[in-house]
Amino acid sequence: MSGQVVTRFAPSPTGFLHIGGARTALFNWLYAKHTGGRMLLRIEDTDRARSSDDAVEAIKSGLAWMGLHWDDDPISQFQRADRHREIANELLARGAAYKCYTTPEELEAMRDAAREAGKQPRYDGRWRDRDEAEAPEGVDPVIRIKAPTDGATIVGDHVQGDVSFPNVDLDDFVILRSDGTPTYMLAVVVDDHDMGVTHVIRGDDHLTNAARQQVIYEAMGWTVPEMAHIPLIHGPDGAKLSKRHGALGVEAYRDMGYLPSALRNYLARLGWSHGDDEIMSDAQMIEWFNLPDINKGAARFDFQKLEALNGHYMRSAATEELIDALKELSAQADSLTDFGRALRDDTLRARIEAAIPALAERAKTLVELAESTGFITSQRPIALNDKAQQQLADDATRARLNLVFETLNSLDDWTAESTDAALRALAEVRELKVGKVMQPIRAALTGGLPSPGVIDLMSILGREETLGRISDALQ
RNA sequence: GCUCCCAUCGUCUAGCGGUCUAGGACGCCGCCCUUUCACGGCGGAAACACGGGUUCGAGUCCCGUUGGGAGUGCCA
Repeated sequence: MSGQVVTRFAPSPTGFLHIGGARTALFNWLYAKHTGGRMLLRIEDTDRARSSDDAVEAIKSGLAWMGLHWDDDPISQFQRADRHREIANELLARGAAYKCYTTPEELEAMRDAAREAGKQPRYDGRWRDRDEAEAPEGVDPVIRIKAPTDGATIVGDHVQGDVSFPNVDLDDFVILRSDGTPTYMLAVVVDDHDMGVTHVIRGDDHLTNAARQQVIYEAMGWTVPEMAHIPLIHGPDGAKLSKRHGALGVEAYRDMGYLPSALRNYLARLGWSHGDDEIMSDAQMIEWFNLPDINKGAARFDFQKLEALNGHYMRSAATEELIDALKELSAQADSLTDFGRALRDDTLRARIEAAIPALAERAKTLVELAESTGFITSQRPIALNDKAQQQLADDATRARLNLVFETLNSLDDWTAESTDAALRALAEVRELKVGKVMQPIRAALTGGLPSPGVIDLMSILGREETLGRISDALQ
């Protein structure tokens, strides 16, 4: 076991597994696989108020969906509080830490003063050398680490290089709260050490924490693990990834119809590269992944590139794989319940399966693929209702439309060829003047409930784009 | 404010002092294939943030400016 690489993914269970976390997990996973090591999962649930079991489950299922499997049982940081306390007390016994009786109010005043003086807000160490006998009544102390006061702490990082932090800016931070619970800073160090973690790969928002954590490692005489602080993912506008952009849970990406394989490929390529390679199998990524090839700058999330990649993986997927993914998706996504019902109908399912090779070629996501089967799953025969017929601008257009519907209705053998024929027929509709096609639909909508045929025409004509134009026209 | 990090086409990136009149991918434009749309093929527009150094030689090294970002908690 000596010499084996151990990485870990350590999310806090305050919500779903967001896309940035998924990439951090991916990098940890790739590195562990690359070196023949292991990736552990640790749930950082020391903040009881913000942690939830649901979030733990969401993270686990998110990782599972992503295809990132951890080794051993997940570790709950909260459950290791006794051990963290033990180390805090040992630090105390060693004289490397001390009790501090400063009240929150005092602390706040201290920070404000420092800020006004243009200094880094930090604890001034007033209890560092003070006699405990002077402790005020009724104040539960916290335990603070004795950080070095001069010189610099250098974090040797595989991505960022040697990063030097002036020790004057490293204050005596709290390692054990007044209620006896450990802080994150202590817990991470103790857990990483006890778990035998050799490589810490995490977001570069933790870079400054690394310096603080190093103080604890040194105080305990423990070996500091190798560090790799990977750049964060930004939104399309360059700002920090927010919900507006794509800081969504991975299940949101699943619901948008992306394949895990495409997401892995895309995420791996965001901030890491192997020459000009763009499309990489898991095996290739594992073989090629390495810490020195990780970029230092933040990368923006680009849905278009993800879509392109997803299209590629959909085209190269077998029909059964697509059907399985579609089944899973329709069970999860509300908008696809009708499609899910169709999949459970043997006849329709057979037709869908037959059409998938032709359809998958023109879909970027599973959702698009599901929606493009509308002309298969809708009621037959397809026709315009009487009112819509009357509203058609001219006989030629009406004749043309009806011809299209006839073509569609006559197709009952859904092979790749017949699907192509159907799609060609649909294109006939698309070529018609938009206004002419819209009028009957509009009439149908304003004149009462649209007939099945009209609904179908809407689904045929094109999804969001057309529906958007219809709703615009209705206003 | 202070500390730290970053900086090549719109975006993701290749580039580790000369082979860079800067390569690939997504997106965009054009052509071809095609009785639609795609897929595929071919071609095109598009970048070394700025200013100083170092060097025979700088996208590549150093400094500064500007612009982004992160941290600055008894959160993680």
